[in-house]
Amino acid sequence: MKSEPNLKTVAKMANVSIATVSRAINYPDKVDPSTLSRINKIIKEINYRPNRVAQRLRIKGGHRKIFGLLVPDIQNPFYVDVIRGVEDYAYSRNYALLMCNFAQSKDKETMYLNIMKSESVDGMIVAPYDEFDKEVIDLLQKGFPIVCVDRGLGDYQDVDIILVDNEKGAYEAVSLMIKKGHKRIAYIGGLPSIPTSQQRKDGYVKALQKNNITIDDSLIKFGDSKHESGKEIARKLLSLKNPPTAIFTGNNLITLGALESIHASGKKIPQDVAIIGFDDMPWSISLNPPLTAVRQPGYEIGKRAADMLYQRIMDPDRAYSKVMLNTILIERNSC
Amino acid sequence: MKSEPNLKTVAKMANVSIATVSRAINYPDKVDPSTLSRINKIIKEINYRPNRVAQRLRIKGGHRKIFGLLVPDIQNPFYVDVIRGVEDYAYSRNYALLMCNFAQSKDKETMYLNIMKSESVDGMIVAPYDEFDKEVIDLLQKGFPIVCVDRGLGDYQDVDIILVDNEKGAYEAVSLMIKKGHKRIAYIGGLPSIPTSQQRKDGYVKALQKNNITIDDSLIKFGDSKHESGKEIARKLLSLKNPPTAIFTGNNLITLGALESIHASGKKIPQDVAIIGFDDMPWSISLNPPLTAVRQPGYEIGKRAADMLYQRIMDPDRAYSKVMLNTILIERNSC
DNA sequence: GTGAAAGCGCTAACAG
DNA sequence: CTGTTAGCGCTTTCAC
Repeated sequence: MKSEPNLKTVAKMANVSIATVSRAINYPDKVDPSTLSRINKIIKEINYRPNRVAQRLRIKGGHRKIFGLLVPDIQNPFYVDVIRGVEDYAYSRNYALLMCNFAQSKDKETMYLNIMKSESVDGMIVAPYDEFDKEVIDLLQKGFPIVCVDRGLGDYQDVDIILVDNEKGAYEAVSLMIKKGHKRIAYIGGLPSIPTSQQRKDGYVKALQKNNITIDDSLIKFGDSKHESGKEIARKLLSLKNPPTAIFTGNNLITLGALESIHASGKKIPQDVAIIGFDDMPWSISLNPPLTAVRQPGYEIGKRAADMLYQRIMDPDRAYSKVMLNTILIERNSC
Repeated sequence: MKSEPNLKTVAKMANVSIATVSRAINYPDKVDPSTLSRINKIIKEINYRPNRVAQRLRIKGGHRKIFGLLVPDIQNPFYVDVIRGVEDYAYSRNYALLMCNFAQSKDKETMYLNIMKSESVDGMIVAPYDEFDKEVIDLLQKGFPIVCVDRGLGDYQDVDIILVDNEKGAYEAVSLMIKKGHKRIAYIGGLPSIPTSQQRKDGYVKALQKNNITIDDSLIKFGDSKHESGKEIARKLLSLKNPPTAIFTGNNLITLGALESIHASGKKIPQDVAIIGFDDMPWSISLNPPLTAVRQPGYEIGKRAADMLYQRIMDPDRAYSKVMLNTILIERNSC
């Protein structure tokens, strides 16, 4: 690979100093028009592009007005809502937003954490991989501005965080099912390693216990937060000799998968089997029948997280805040 | 945020030179064990991490192994598919992916183009704002590796590009409607400034002309690619004194909006009004009734675009390629 | 085994 | 307007 031309190359060819070339690029109006055009011609001719690594090394300090955002799954509309919230806030403050999807992979998360840091974002919003996310905690301890959303950091308290009351949301949903007369209620959660999967299960269990319904472990399943696993698990559940009469699905994509299996089984919703999904979706109302769902205020979460991040960047010493938002149970016709 | 510790910080604390610290990190066996352990302890203590920017500058090395991706609308599942395709490819090549959503805003696009460039991604994949996207063309002319997806660059030919045959896809969809007996067919497109909105309209017009159906301009509408505008336009269309018997919607979100209005109007699909959407969606099959849709191979587009980009980065002088993929008309029950 | 010093390519004072 | 120069944080000879 041919060696890249640099400032010196251009400077030599144009018979000027490297400083002038640098200026021609960064402050065109600060150089003589004729020099400028000569330099520009050469730049185009040899296809010179400034080495951005060097630029970055040189320009240090001060805010770059860029937020970073790390989401676990971009296919999940909930996170898309969060993204939009962050975007809108960022834009209103004149910040740009760089985002990465780590697709529920710890390795990718670590990789992106590093990249974002070294790409020198001013701070970032992240939905940590799990409660023991060492990399995130490390960054936090170093004083890097981070706001956690959707997932906490276990016992580690020195962090701004915003999440929803998953347990309560699940509790309300399952309580509704019980109220409608269901006793055999299944739960299909996302990845078991994800805190929210567990919290929603806890809510499910509590609702059952509160109503003196025996917990049947064969009705509690975890998938991998993907469409396929929801479909597969629901299929198995429905073909049990004593199948559930209601299914509470722990995330968006799983809901969709479960729906597909229910349709394929020929069972009618909600007569034969009821379903409530955790996470409402834009198209829930257009489903057949319209889906009863637990809505998380994703957009608001994003917006507030971005605001927290902004505040932290502006004042690194402020007290940490922890916000918990409530979900809303939206009753339609699937339960 | 406290300033990052650097080699000097560690060196001072360990009472050695920065060279030794550097060696301790890169060639541990080349330093005295006792010095090594002392240095390591300090590194851990103050949580020192080498500055990657500086490392990169020093280590003559070309690529950073980061792709950039600029999408116009992250709420549109089509782009999410594209993103996934790019991600998968990138990861398979050990590249990271930084993405930005410019939300159909020219200003944001320009901003992100600049940031990505200055964040020194090795190259980027972008769905340009429109066919006259000066910023993208500029970058291209400067030799920056860029692959365009979904939208072309007008007459500018020196670019790798991959898109779908929108006109043909629309033509097929509208032809199906005509075959089913519809004569009053409406088209609701996205932002008129977006090339695909026009191409889909062209396909719609051609199908009508081919079948000797008079074009009725009052049935051709453009929105802003958002859910709300689809809803609003469909509502107006349906309340016409001579309403359309079929609606062809030009993008995902508009389809959803139109669906909502159709449901609200009490009309039955497909008896009272048929609908075909451009862009299939993961949940199309779960809609009421299942939606007939024109599917764009988003994931494949993303994958191939990423491959094109990779090839271009590896060999900047290779010939430009232009790929056009076909859509697939998926017949379900809404038409 | 360790330190001093030379840059990597660039920007930003500071002089002229 | 333009050139000189001092680093940004790091790796790597080359001495000692």
